Amino acid sequence: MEIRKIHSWENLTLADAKSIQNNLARDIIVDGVSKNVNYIAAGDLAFSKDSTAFGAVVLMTYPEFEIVELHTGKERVRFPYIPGYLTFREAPLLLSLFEKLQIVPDLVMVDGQGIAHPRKMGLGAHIGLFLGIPTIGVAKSRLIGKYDEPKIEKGSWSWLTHKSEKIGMVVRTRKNVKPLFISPGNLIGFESALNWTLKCSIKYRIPEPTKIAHNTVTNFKKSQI
DNA sequence: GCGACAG
DNA sequence: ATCTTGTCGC
Repeated sequence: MEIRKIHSWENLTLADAKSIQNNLARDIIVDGVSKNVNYIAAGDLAFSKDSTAFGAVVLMTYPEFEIVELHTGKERVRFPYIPGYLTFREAPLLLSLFEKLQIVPDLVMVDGQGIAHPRKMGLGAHIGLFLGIPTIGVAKSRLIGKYDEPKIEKGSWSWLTHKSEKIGMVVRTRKNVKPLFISPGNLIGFESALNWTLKCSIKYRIPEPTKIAHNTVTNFKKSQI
């Protein structure tokens, strides 16, 4: 699929990165319902001590969740992990893998925050701008925001707010497991982001596409060492 | 100044 | 994220 190269990833200082996030935040569209979803994609990365980043992107059918495409790749780590700047560490490799997709997905799930970010530009939102299709940020823990613990039943959720503004949802995808932190990335609304996350949460706490991408990159990393 | 802090 | 075995609970 085509990737919009909105800006360069080369030689960026933290100040450059922050400036990019502030500028791009204005282009994010938090709206859309995502009907007629036939293909869902997701990606994930793994790292090794020698500063190598491994990545995997998977494309599955909905609602069967059959794997149609699987792409893996690796590169040298180019940016450290700094809370709030995860994009600059993970997006380059992820985008190069999404670019290999022959089929354009109708929905993309990203491992990280969407707009639930200090500058409303988490990894999910940032990648959503480069892909130009509905993207959801699915994080396993909180970056910013306050919330009430959702009830233990599957499907129960509560709002994630920051400065009295709704920035995402805290969702229990299975009974008695730690909740997930969902927020719109780009071109999708809160309700749709929540609904699709639950529709994709079948066997595990993590949505099917993301889980498959995670397993794939874990195995790929093992095979490369 | 102090604590928090996606992966 | 990574390292790392067994083990407690639904």
